[in-house]
Amino acid sequence: MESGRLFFNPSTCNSNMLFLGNTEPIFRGARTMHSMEENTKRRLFFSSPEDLYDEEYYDEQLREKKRRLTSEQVYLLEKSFESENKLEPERKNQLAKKLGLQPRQVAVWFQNRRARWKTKLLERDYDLLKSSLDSLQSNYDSILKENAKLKSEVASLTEKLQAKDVATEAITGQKYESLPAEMVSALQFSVKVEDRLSTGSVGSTVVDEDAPQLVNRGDSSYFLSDEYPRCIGPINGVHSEEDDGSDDSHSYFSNVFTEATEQEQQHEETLGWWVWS
DNA sequence: TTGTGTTTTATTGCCTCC
DNA sequence: GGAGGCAATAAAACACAA
Repeated sequence: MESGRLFFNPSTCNSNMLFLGNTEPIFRGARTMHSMEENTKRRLFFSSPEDLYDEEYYDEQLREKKRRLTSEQVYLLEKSFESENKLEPERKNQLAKKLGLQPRQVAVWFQNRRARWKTKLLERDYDLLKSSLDSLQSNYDSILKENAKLKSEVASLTEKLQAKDVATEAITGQKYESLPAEMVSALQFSVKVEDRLSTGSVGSTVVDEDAPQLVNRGDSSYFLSDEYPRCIGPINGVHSEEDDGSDDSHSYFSNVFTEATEQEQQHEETLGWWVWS
């Protein structure tokens, strides 16, 4: 494509002035030109004074105001950029010779290419960060939901615990929270017995492995439990739900006590023995 | 054809390094 | 102080819709 052609007449104009084919001068330099004085301060397009008189150069390179590089030139420049994105003077000159370009053009191309590469890199980093942020946000939201769910569970359990405290007070005259750990174990034990008795599973062939096992010692029967090794109580000492007039089919403590953990037992050991007399 | 947005080529001014 | 890099920018070239 041949648009307004340029040629340069070094004998009649300053080095920053270029001419269109119809002799109308234009000024090289990106920004608006206000005067020749300003113009003369600008860096020369040509890398050396020799360039100014290189007619072949004008013929080949400057017939158009701004000519795009050919696809072959771009291809070779891209390949060169891939191997090394910085340009040593020697490589610059070699490339320029090979491509039929001015070394300055090669340098400019590399500079612009580095800028594009950097922009791409920034865009990629932005995308990565954004997806990472989205993922974190999603995780955070699900954690918030889980947190809310757990809070409501805690509230529900606290409510139940308060109800149990009322029942415990009725049995022992003490608040549940203030009971020593050994007593908690014993209450837990009693609840299991209560559950067993109320469900009629004593003597059944179907054995609840988690529940205290009934042992007949002749004069009296005992429950043995691995879970509550120190709690051995006679059956007649067990408080049943009929006694407290509860209309609930299970003990207030069942949920809590059946969840008795090793931690609790360790806690008891730390505190020392408490004998339930 | 023309208006508009994008890409490419090139310049300028500033900065750093040797 | 000169060479080279970079950010910002201009302007030509190009793409494309209306």
